[in-house]
Amino acid sequence: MALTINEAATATGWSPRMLRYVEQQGLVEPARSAAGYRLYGPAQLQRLRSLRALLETHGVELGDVGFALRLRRENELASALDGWFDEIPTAPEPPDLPAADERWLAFEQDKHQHLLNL
Amino acid sequence: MALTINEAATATGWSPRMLRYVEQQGLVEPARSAAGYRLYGPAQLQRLRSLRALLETHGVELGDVGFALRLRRENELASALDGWFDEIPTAPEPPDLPAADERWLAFEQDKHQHLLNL
DNA sequence: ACAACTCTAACAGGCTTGTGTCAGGGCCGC
DNA sequence: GCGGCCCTGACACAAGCCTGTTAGAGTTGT
Repeated sequence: MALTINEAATATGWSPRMLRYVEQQGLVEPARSAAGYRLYGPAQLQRLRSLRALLETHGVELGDVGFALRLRRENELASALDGWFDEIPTAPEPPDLPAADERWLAFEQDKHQHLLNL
Repeated sequence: MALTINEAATATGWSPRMLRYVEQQGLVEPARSAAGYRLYGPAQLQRLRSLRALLETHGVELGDVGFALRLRRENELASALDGWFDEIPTAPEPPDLPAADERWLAFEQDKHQHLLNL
């Protein structure tokens, strides 16, 4: 009813090593027997197969999927990213500031930021 | 009204090299002068500063943000990922299939998949 | 009870990322 | 027109990722 790691490996085309790695990335986490053996059920096998398909068809890496997982878990992170992407791409140009002053302003801002960061 | 790359670098704390790299990742793309010089306006400077903050506060890498960008652009990819994550986590256990047969089935499926992949 | 499997932990090689630096050639401001 | 910018492209090197492999100890099925 559940396959051990080597069986799951030959059944899905992953290597046993990679199955452990995939688990460590939090992507497919099999059940464990009393003694700690990994037990892959049909759901996990399906997941492993479709994961493989996902990577191949979209040219994506395991780490990327891991990051996507992180995005769904930490939604503070997700909204921070959303916020950044949606940041006004064309800044409200300060209308009447002379060029030289603007440079100076940027420089000052940076100086202050550095002070804060240190 | 717009800073050159070295000015933008000192204004944001990135190195000039990294500004080019960030641009190559598609994250902050400055305008170009007629001769091809990068021109960073206030919007880009702001974006660079907040990007830096984003990386630091959330322990994220540039490549991760690049991948997030890819997610917003290729929404086929995004929905594929969503689909994978939402795949039934507890498979509908085929009710009356003997265990041995199930293993054999998985093996056969794999064999066919390999045939297709080669 | 013995062979064949599993576990974790670790090291190792190849590939990718992040970052600096340099070279050769063009542009800018004084 | 000259010193100091900027461009692209390339090499270099540390750090990290991916993957295989090995070692030592425990488990399982016949």
